[in-house]
Amino acid sequence: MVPDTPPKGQSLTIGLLSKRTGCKVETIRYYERVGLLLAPPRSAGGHRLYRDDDLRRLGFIRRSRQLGFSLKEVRGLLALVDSEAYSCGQIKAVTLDHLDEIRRKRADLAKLERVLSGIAARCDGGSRPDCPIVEALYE
Amino acid sequence: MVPDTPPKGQSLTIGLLSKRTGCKVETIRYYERVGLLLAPPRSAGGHRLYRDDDLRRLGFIRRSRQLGFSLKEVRGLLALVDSEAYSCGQIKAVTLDHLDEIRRKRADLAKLERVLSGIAARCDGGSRPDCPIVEALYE
DNA sequence: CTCGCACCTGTAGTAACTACAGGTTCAAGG
DNA sequence: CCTTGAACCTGTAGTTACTACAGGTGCGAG
Repeated sequence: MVPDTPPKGQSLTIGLLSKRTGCKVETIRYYERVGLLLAPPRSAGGHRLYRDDDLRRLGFIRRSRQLGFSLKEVRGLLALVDSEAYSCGQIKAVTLDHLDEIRRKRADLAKLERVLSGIAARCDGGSRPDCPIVEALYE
Repeated sequence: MVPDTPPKGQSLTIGLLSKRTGCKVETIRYYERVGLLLAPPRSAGGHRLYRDDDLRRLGFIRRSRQLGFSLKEVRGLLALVDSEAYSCGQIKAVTLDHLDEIRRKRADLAKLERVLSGIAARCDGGSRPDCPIVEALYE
């Protein structure tokens, strides 16, 4: 009889986990420190040993971050996912809030771009010292 | 004979400077600490006393910040303005770089919004537990 | 058995402020 | 003249999400 401990993917070192997820080693340790990842078991010498669950969870965190969720929001999402019974509606609410924030930021940047390019257009980039951009910045 | 020291606007307290510029008192002190504002003369008791020059300079900083320039960029702009002979071209170059950055950020946010709203659309927000958003975040 | 890379902990640095704590000065009112 | 109380002072710590050391140990290959 072979033991029914998992046949492979049993223990990833932090370096391997890093390679598989694209997340830096320091960042993984950081996520552990701030409670996004559970502290994994250690080898006899104290090295962290991860399993596929951790790979999956770290992937979730990373993808969420790539989509612009803050760590606080990620924490919220994970809390939902970790709970026995989360609902689609709760997840969607967090997502829609985040989308609103992205839209707001985008609008802010659009306005910035409009104002700034308007100002920049008044300047011909010559070498004379009285620059309309500088005047505009002094208001 | 009246002395020819400036008739008014001579000495603003930091609180007044704050009100006139909309910049918080702590921020003004911070700008001094990091070298954007020169340390002003002090009253006998140690209070900062500003003049209209400082008002003007702080206004410049604030306006630049509102337009999204980083403090580093503001430092660069001020260095140019402070120098005897800055040219319009130099100022414009900084401005155009900044505009490029704004456009890049805007494009990034646009992409984020597209991806995220695509994901959100797959979720009907119901109460069942298997959420397409969560699946997407796990990739 | 040894070599060198990967791992460990803990601390400090990044951007641009903001928010105290604990103490002093100033101006106006009594 | 004296007393309030608001405004000022300094210095330090907190915020976000990591990143980068320094100084030391474990581990696997040859």
